[in-house]
Amino acid sequence: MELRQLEYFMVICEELHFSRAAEKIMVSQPNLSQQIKLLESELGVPLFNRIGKRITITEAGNLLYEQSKHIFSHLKQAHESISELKQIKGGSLTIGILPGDADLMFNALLLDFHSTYPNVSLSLVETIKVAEQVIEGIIDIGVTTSPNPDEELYKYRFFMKSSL
Amino acid sequence: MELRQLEYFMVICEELHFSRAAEKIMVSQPNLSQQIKLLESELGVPLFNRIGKRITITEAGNLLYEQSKHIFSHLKQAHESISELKQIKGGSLTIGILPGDADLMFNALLLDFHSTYPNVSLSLVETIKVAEQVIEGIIDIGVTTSPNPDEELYKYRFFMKSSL
DNA sequence: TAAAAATACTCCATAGGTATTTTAT
DNA sequence: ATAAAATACCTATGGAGTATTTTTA
Repeated sequence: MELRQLEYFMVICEELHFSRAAEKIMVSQPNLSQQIKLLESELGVPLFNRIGKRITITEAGNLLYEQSKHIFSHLKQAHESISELKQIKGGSLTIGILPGDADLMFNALLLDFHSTYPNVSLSLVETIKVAEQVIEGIIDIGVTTSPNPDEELYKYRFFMKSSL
Repeated sequence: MELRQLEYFMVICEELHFSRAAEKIMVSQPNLSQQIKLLESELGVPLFNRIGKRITITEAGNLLYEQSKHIFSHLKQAHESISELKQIKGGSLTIGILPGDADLMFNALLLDFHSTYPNVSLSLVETIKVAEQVIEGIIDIGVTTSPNPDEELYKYRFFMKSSL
């Protein structure tokens, strides 16, 4: 059984009309018919009585409809409480980075982070004293290249205070 | 979001171990990882903290876990009440059919019907007076070939009393 | 170095679409 | 004659597997 099938099923329960339901959920009518058929054969019971053009819900259909309503309300609850949680998560983060390197790689990351945690206010500062400023607490996270000459390539290094 | 994903998610919550969970639900570990990743990106929030090998549930994960338990209990409830309904549906049905034609096409149909409605007791009688016995009420449903000579082929005909 | 999760890729099952047929007003 | 559901068939997305890499205890 699939959530999608239950979703389709519920709309048909409300419309009592396959074509209208299909239109409402922006899906083709044959697809609806097929998904309901799959659901019915999985449960081993018809969910609708097809009396010519008229459609009525069977006893089994009613039982499923009741539980489906509960299921989707719990799903909604999960979504809501999680996005509430995301809103709450806030604070601020100051990131220090060497001049010049900034935009190249970080914009995408920061935008992504921001969409997940919109309540975290981000500031990006360019500085040459990355490591020092981390230690002094001026910035929360520092990104710089490795000054170590025996590495074959310059590598990015991340610094942050252990309290984070 | 898919029920399957929630199912996987719940097992991981209980095992706190991807590989063990994968083994338990007979699915490959990479598949589990991927499905959880999809779920996380759909919700825009991590569900587990991966601290090296250790795995812990995030706050968001807990919220989802609670709702998931409800969801699956409603699903179970639906299944149970429907199969209870199937058991209740009972009665008896006597089917009359021309001698010889019986086994060929009907066994499969009857077995299928019986698995859906095990409480309906079925009897199959072979008789040459199909239509008459339907009218007399000796049998509930009659199946015979058409005696009509101007049809290009002999066709099956079904008779039943209108009270059924 | 051993054990676990993540990544890369490949494949196939099936959800979903279009076209058509069947059936009942 | 029309409107609605079912059926047939095809395509393409994504779920699931194997092999591999990365990571940390």
